[in-house]
Amino acid sequence: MPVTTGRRADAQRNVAAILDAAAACLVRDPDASVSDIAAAAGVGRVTLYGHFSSRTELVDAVFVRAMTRAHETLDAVDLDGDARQALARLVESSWQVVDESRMLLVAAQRALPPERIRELHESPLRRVRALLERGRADGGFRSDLPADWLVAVFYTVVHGAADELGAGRLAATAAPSAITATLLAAFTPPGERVLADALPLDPS
Amino acid sequence: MPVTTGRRADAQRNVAAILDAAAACLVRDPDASVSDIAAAAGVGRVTLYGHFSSRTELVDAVFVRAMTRAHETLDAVDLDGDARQALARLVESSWQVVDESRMLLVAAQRALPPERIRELHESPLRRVRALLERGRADGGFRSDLPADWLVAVFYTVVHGAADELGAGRLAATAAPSAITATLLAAFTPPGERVLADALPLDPS
DNA sequence: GTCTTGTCGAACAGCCGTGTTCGAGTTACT
DNA sequence: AGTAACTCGAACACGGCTGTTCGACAAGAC
Repeated sequence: MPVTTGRRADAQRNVAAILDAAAACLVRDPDASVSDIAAAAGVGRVTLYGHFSSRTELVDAVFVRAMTRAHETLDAVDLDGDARQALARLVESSWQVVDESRMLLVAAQRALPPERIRELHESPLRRVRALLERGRADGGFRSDLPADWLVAVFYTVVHGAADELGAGRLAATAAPSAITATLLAAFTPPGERVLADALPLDPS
Repeated sequence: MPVTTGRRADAQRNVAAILDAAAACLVRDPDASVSDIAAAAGVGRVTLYGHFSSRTELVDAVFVRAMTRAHETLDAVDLDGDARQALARLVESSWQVVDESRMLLVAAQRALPPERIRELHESPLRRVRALLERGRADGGFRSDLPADWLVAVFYTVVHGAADELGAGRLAATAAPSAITATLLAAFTPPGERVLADALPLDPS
């Protein structure tokens, strides 16, 4: 990732244009070539190499930017109050981000080593884990399964929903509620009543 | 996929050896080249091209074989009796298959168009859908979410578990029960008690 | 035992992508 | 206005992989 401060104005503009174009191209085609990306950015291939020393580094930079934005979005979600309602809010926010950049993830998976993918996912997932553990502490979420596993379930279900949407088998409007209902059910302690749509627990 | 009947004996042997070697290589490296595969099969590259006209066709054949076996495994599972216990049995069987060939799926996803991947998944998933709909009919499974979606949840959770195992965050012994517990919870109708480990519903 | 069917290695052709170099031209800082 | 930073296009070297052709050779079928 090139230094963006202290550089000439047009250079910074080009770096931004390249990142934007790369994101757009990689979403369309995960194997997009450097030439394609440079052309889409309105920039010579040589210029691109002046900012990113290799295709891998470029893909990494694009992916880092996407994950950083995802992290910021998730950080803005209020996790206070009822854990079940907070989960619904977290799903609602995560959902859009994941859906938009799921093709980008595919591109990253082809160009970057798996450890790197995981590493960049850690920040966003920490937020999920924090909510999960709070919910477990107050009994709203199940504690009989490993926390790692439940976090993975969150991740895999949200991404699975994005794939279903892409395949046309899930309506965009139906997605958030379906995901929320599913995860809520999956996170509920065994033996407890599963309540519809994150209503506060009533002491029946 | 080459014709296997009416050919000379050594030709059939070679085709089998190539398919085996291809599966092994692609699991190790999803981008394994034709040379690698031919060498691993103890066969000349030219011979391989004599049986499979392109790399794509070879990968397709390997994947078809794997999915056919998966289908047979799932077909052998008894889905009668209590739907929740049947789900547990189905998970137990699916689990091994998916875990073994998840790297093969990655290879297929890189070489084959998405529609083809989906097409070859349909047979195994039909079995899941059949169980799901039976469970919905007798009230054991929830009916307030689209069937397509719940089938997708089954698929994505099982594959997600395989990924977690591969990353070393989930123990192989813990996987089947974790998956089963998760899916059972996700499939339970809202407002009903989630029972641990597929016990028959008791009329409390 | 003959004849068809496969097999093999080496070599070739072609393609596409990456990453680099060069020299000349342009743009922005001060 | 001058200078340093940046851009550009064309061209090059390089490598890896695919898919094909050839002629000689081996193995199974009948």
